[in-house]
Amino acid sequence: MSLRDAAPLTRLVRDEAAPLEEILDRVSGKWTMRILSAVRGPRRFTELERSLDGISRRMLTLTLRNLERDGLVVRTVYPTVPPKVEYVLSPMGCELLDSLAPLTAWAEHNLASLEAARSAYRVRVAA
Amino acid sequence: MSLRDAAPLTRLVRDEAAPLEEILDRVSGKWTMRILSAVRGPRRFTELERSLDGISRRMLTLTLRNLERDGLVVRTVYPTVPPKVEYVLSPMGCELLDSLAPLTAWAEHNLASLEAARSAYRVRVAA
DNA sequence: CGGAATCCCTACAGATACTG
DNA sequence: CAGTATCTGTAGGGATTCCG
Repeated sequence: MSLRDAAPLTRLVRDEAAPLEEILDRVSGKWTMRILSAVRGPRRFTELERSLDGISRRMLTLTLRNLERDGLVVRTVYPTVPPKVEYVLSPMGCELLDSLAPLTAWAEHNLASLEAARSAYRVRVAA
Repeated sequence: MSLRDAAPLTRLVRDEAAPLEEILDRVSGKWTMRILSAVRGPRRFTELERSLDGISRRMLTLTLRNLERDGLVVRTVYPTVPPKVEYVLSPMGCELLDSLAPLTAWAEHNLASLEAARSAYRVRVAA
């Protein structure tokens, strides 16, 4: 289970201005952002599984565990039969999501330019 | 060379609000952010290699290529002997870096809480 | 000086099957 | 319902060597 004990010792020994990279690493998983967006309101496991198109049970579990472990998502178990588990964004996770707004805006404004740059690059390389 | 032709066909077919994830994927490489920060001013290849502690020639080349290809970094070759190549942030790349400021702030303010959450989690799991 | 080519290892992630 | 267990593929990244 590589994702579970991913607490990288190397990280701790790294350079000064690392906090941004540290966060980017945590947030860069394939499903992390999608899940964070999905749990703005309380969601159940199966509910998430259905709303996140193409995710496997495994990845949903692992990603949720990491988010919970980092205190970005709160997991609540209702000891009923059948079991019921709810996930919801923590205040810290909410702030994180908010702090990504400018980046999202940049992404929306520049994705086209980015694609254009890539096409131009391909042409240049072909020459 | 997997990093070179990483233009993921799957990305294009994906869901609606993908631009953020698209950007996160591009920026999430181990060296990407460090390099972006390093080329705020014009830097030569060897200069970068020395300032980025622990990077291999290979990863420096590959990451710079991707950044150049996406139009985030401009590469200038001076046809002298010995050869001289300079890399510098493009305007678009500069805006990208700026849009990351809130996230950086969040990271600095919350890294401690994040570590705390992880410790608490370990304790809870042990029980 | 500024790369490109090659080999290799590991972590992320998918598919499938089983369980309290 | 909400997971866990196992097997496997693949791409990111490190180390090393060679080249214009």
